[in-house]
Amino acid sequence: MSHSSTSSGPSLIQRCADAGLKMTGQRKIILRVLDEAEDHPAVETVYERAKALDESISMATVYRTLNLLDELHLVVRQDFNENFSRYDKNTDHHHHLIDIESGEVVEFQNDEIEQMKKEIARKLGYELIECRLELYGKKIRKN
Amino acid sequence: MSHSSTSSGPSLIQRCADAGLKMTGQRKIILRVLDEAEDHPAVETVYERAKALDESISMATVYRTLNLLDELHLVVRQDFNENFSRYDKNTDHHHHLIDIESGEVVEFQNDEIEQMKKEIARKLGYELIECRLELYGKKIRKN
DNA sequence: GTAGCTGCAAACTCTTTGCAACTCT
DNA sequence: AGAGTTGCAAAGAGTTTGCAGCTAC
Repeated sequence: MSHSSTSSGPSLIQRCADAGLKMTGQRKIILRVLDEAEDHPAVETVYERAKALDESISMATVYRTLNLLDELHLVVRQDFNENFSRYDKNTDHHHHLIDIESGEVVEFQNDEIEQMKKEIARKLGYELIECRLELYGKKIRKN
Repeated sequence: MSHSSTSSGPSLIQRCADAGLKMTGQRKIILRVLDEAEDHPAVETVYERAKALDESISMATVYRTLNLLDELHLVVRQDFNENFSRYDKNTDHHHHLIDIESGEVVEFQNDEIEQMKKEIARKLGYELIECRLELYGKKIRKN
C-alpha cells in the first residue's frame, strides 16, 4: 500500500492551456488556487481563496470553471457524504480515508483491493468501470 | 463473497413500534412502502409509492420520517453520486454495485475486503469506524 | 472581430422548518 | 389531555443559467 504523492507533472494552468482553454485572469487565479491546494477544497473554499487573490471573481465563475475542469478530467469532483462537492486535483486513481474528528483527508492506493474489486464485479457479472472507496476513521493515539 | 439476502426479521413497522414511535396512518404507509421495496428508492420514489396508497401523504412527512428512521438506524441513507438521497432498508453491513447503464443496484459483502479495509486504516494510523465502497459497472453479456 | 468568458441576479432542485390543526396513546 | 405528528407554504442551501457586457486570441 502506498500514499499517493502530490501529483507533479505539468501544472493545471499548463494543461488547460494545452486543452485550448482561453486563459482569462479569473481562470488563471482559480487554477493557481487548485494547483497550490494541499487539501480537497469545497467550492466555497476555492471561491474564498480565489477571492483573496482577485476580489472581482464571482461564485458563478468558480462553479463554471470547476464543472469545466471536471468534464475535461483535469480535476475530480468528490462527494464525501456532505451536501456540497469538493474538488481533488489529483486525478491519479486513489481512495480516501477521512478523519471523522478533524475532517482531514488522507489519500491511499492499494493494489490488492484494486484486484479484488475487479474480481467481485466480474463474479457478479459486471465489468468494473468506476469505483469509490472511502474509509472513515479515528486517529489512533499511541500512549 | 456473498450477496446479502433481503433482510428478514421483524418488519420495520414492528421495529418502529418497539422503538416507541407513534404509529400514525401516514407512518404505517411509509414503513410498508419501505418494507416492500426491493430496491433503493429515492425520497421522491418513496413519496410516489406512499401517495399511491394514501393520497393525503405529504413530501414533508416523507422527509421527516426518513430522517427519523435514519437517525434510529432503521434504514440507511445512501448517496450514489446523485444529487438526492436514496434509502436502504437493509441495515446489515454490505456494499453496492451500481449498473451504470440501468441504474440497478446489487448488494454484496466480502470478508477479505473487510479485513483489508481495517488493515489499511490501521497502517495509516486510524481506527476504521465507517466505510463506503461502491462499484460502478457494466453488465457483461455472454455471446 | 468574434467565440468564449464573466458578473449579476434570478431560477432551480433538493431538503428543512414554522405554524396551526390534528391524532395516537 | 398532551406530546408528538401532519400538511402547507415559505425558507434554506447548494448549484445552474439567461443575459448583456467584456476579453483573450
